[in-house]
Amino acid sequence: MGKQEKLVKDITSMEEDFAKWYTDIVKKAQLMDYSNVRGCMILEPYGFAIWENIQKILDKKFKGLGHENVAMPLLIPESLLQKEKDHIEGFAPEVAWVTHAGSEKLQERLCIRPTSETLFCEYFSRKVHSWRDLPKLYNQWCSVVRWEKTSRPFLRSVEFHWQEGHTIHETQEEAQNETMRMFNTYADFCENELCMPIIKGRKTDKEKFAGAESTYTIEAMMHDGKILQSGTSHYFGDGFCKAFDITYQDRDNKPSYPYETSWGMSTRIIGGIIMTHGDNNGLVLPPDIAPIQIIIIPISMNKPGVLEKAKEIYNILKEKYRVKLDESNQTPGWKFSEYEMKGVPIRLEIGPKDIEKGQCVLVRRDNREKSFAPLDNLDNEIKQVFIKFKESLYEKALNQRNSLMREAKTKDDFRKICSEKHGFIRSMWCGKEKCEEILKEELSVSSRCISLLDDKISGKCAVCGEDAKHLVYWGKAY
RNA sequence: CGAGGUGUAGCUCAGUUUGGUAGAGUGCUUGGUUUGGGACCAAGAUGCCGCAGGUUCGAACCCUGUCACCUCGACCA
Repeated sequence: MGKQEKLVKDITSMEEDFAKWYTDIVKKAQLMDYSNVRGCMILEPYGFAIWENIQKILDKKFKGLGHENVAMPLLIPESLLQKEKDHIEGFAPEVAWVTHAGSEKLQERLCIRPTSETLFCEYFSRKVHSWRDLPKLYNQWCSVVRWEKTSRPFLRSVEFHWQEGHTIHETQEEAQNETMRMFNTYADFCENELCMPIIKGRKTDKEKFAGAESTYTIEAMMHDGKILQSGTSHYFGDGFCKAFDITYQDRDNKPSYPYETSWGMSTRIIGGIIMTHGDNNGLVLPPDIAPIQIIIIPISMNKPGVLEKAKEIYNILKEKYRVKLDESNQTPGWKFSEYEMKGVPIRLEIGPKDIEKGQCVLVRRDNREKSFAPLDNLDNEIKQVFIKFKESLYEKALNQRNSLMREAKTKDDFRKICSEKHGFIRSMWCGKEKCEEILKEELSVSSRCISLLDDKISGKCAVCGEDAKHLVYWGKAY
């Protein structure tokens, strides 16, 4: 194991310093680099490839549900941003402004979009006239700017890439269903493709999106017990429509306000993947989004037939998988470590001994479990390994989350839990913002979400002792 | 925005206490030998010591300012 120590020399171990482990790993795996603008990051090819795979999967899901992609402008006139009061109040502190064009001062300054609700609303106000124009189901892939004071790779940056869906509907019910439909789309994506167990819920008024009537969220626990908001879906009611004067003639020939939703997932989820599955040897990427799913490493390349066989396997596998053959001059040991660090799910070794037996070696990234796969049944073996790989990624993350899940009945419980390592904290809550603030101020935990299954609850608020209205998941947030 | 820390070769860092003109490991280039868990030999290239002022005969080192990054808070989609 002496050589393993050499590998991790440059990477701090998770147990020693999780935050440092994280930044070491994103740089070492060449996912991103810092740029010249404070808080802005460069997505390097390997990191961007992960995002592209996420895009492909989500885009397909969205289109399958009837959404169309559009591209809104980057700039928003100040007057437009001002229209919805809660919205501007929420975003004003962190918007960047364009004030000049060349040397001339602009008559009205333009903000770089922090999110595009206002642009969509303005557009809808001109396009929606009749109930026959509804619904409109739009999405855009873009980047937005929020001038955050601190930044961390993927988790928080001044500019970040995301998708934002914006829809507009005839009825409240239809819009609410859309909100839930996209909420569930995100949840399924996290659990099925990213192998990340998540908690689904609704944000408290304190934590919900600026301008939304309700915000639904998926929350995931990271290795260090902190909680990452991983995707949100908002129901706007008719608030924005009223602010932007979006009206249409309804089926009864009366003027009516439509109802809106928006929903988004960002490159932040890449940080979530890293902090959910990664280990001290580097990244561990779920196969569905891994830029390289299988790395082929020829052993004793100079022996006759080895490289030829490796290329033959490569050519077959590339039809179905994202596969790479590393025929560089590095030693096998070096390659093993390199691709482990990069999180490649399966390593395929092929050497003289294997060729004799008509097989190759498959090694799983997560537990280094080896299996011998006959070359004439390779595709099937790989499929099986991927299935098992994904199952154990999910199971491992779930076990970890459950082992750090805590229950608080009183404030003393909260105090005790917060003094040691913990993940989600479940407790009853009266619904008053004051109790939320007390926990935030005294113990730095915030409400992550209100359980969706809290209709029939009974009990007392863990903070004030009054009758509880909700079951809430709390935690230290990223 | 508050507290603390770090900026020296592509990367990880030593050198700063006590000022004298640039170092190690790794990586990189070339050639050769190697290859089942980070191989070896030989020859090479690589620096405005974050940036700007100041002190000094002389500054990576001392002083002032500034910028960036990291950590913990505060703030926050």
